[in-house]
Amino acid sequence: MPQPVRSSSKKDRRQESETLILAAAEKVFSEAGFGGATMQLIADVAGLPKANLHYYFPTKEALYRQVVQNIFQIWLQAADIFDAADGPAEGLGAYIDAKMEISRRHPEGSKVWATEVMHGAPVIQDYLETTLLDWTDGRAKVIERWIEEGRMDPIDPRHLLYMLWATTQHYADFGHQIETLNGGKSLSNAQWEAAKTSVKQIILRGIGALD
Amino acid sequence: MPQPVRSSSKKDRRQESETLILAAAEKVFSEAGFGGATMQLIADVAGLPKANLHYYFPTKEALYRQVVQNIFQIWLQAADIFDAADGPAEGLGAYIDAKMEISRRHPEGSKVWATEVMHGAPVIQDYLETTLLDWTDGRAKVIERWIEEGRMDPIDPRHLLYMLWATTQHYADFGHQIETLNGGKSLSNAQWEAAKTSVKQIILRGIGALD
DNA sequence: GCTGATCTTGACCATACGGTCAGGATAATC
DNA sequence: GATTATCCTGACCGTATGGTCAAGATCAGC
Repeated sequence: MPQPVRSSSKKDRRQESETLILAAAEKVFSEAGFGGATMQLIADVAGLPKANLHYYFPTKEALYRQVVQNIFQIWLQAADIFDAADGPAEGLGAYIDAKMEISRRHPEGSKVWATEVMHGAPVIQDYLETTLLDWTDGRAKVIERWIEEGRMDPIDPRHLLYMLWATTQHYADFGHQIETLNGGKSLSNAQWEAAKTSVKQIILRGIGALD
Repeated sequence: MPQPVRSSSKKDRRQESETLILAAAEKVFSEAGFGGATMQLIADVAGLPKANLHYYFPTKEALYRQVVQNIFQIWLQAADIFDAADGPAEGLGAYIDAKMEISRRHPEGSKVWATEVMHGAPVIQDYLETTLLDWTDGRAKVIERWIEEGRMDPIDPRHLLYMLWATTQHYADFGHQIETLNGGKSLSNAQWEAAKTSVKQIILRGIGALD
């Protein structure tokens, strides 16, 4: 029995435990959904007794809420690339790359987010109505400017954004299906590159940003 | 209190009850996931006592399995249009229309399917490995032929299919998010048409099938 | 209207779950 | 090394859930 390593100072311990629990929770929630996940299983994955979870997070819902909020932050962060861009080919291309990378490195988070939204966003509805709405309006304006400047075809910005989200997140949310259709093997580096290239080519060409 | 109508003959009764239960189950599963759904709630939605559900479906899992299988049938059915087509613009355009229509009319089914796959397809893994794999291979061949005939750009057929699925199903799976970003109102007829048009335009143009 | 098969259901059961708590361990501060 | 605040955890509890069952209702066929 190896002793659990506790190399942290007093100050960090709370955060360290919370991070450990949140990682375990994200994994379990993504695999079983909120209803299917159990605090006992999360505790087992984290390697802690169940009661310890309730010390840091009073309820299952509080833990879940924190998981979803963390995911939302990553989600928004990918937009920074969008803003810094000069035109649609560069900006949207970089955004697609960033979101594909998130789907690859952080698929659990994407799944939790997807499940939450599919079930009517009971926990993060307020985020959708405020932060996400503002974010979307802002990007839509950028896209509209690109259209006015003649740098891409006149496309409804909303539907373009939905398409970007749908396509990139599909590689995380439906990763299991893709893997099965890939002979049971997860995508290789080359296949991930091909995916990114295909998505970028179709969308950027489809909106007339590559001519 | 209105009397429950029982206009059926003996022969139909079983099927009628099963259909009623399956409809309720699809709704509840789509809103709460497998783990979050309860047999009691499904029974309430169906307007039947819980014990009656267990007469027709021995376990919650058997009921769920039947729901998912029914959805899978609808999923595959949309492919008929694909086959009858002459070229990519016609075939893929009709396929997009068909899948968008399913997303609009049958969003619950899409959500159940998505959740099932996201959780690793514990119930329908065999379908993925057999029926879906065959289906995908078949369509990929059709797309490859179109490419050889010079009727569209050389795109990896798999990634194109993933994009079609992702984009069209997004309008069902993330319908709540779209609705919220639409000011809390569900998409109007005109907006649905705009969605279909945008998706078709971007994809068909993006693969070089519209020039 | 009797019979047998199918259907219906209220009451019940075992289990598993989220959450609580009291008491003990740990470690920083003086 | 005494004090104090924080952290840890085994044992426990009330509840809700999936599932069972036996007794009754319904109805086609005769």
